[in-house]
Amino acid sequence: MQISSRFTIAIHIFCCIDTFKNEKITSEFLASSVQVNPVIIRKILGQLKKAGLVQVHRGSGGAEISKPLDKITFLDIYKAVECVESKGLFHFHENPNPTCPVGRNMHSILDERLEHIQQVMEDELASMTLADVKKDLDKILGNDRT
Amino acid sequence: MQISSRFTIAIHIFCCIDTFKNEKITSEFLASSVQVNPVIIRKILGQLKKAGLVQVHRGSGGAEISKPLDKITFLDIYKAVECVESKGLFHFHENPNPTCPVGRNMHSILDERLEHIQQVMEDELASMTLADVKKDLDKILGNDRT
DNA sequence: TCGTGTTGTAATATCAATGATTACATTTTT
DNA sequence: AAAAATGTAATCATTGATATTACAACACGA
Repeated sequence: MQISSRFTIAIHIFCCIDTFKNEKITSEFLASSVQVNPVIIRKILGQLKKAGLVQVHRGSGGAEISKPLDKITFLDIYKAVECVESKGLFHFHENPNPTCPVGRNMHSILDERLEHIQQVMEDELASMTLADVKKDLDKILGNDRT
Repeated sequence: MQISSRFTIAIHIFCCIDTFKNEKITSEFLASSVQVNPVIIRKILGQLKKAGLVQVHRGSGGAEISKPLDKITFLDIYKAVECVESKGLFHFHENPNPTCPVGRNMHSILDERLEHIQQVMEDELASMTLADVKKDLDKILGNDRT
């Protein structure tokens, strides 16, 4: 299975908030840039808020980013929006036969390797920050004035 | 979302076939070690066969591994059983608004980075072979005689 | 060649997660 | 009080995973 589009939508949201920081960023506005339902945006904003990455203003509306962009990594965002993340990247078949010498040892053979693969992926996610993507975006926007 | 248990089941299957290579390995036998339905085993064996990793004998029954264990990597198995793999690890929201300067550029900003993360994970999968896990299993079985 | 055991596969069913949508209570500001 | 937003619950459709039943196709031994 694929990692939920909540992840790329969240990055999109951050880019919008930072790019249009002079305007009021409502879920309606974000929904129109991402082209999804505003409720999806609100749910994701809620997860990002819970993770301490954004502040959302109830009633008056608007969202802001809580930290400098270079202090927010892809891993922070991934962990904020991937709800099942606690179960790990790999889905293990849970009940191998304990009376089979192979079945009863599958976990001890595989767990460490699978965790290592997950760790490598998360290290990679941790190495990328929103500042990196914003820099690329600004470069493009310089040549792409509307 | 998580990577399907087909992946760990497939590794389990290889371990069984190799460990019990003196016996006839039927889908029934494998199903009892993994503790899933035999049809699930047959489907996975079908995928592994299509990838050229095993041979399955129709009618008479039995399965064999097609290559030396150190020539079969986790990545080979992952690609064989992860049907959606062609779509990539990350699910992109497909229709960002082309009239928004941020929306219209999300793909060019993110694609390369997401592909890189996926590549790093696949490289890691490619670095592990069935020979590695079989070695660990044999070590355990030496101390775990039944 | 007939019977038995096995694989390949279709058809269904259940369950969980995603994403879309409607509705509305709550909150803030004017 | 009215207007504009957010937070959230409730539903729904769709998709993928896994389980299960059923059966045709196949291989081999008696």
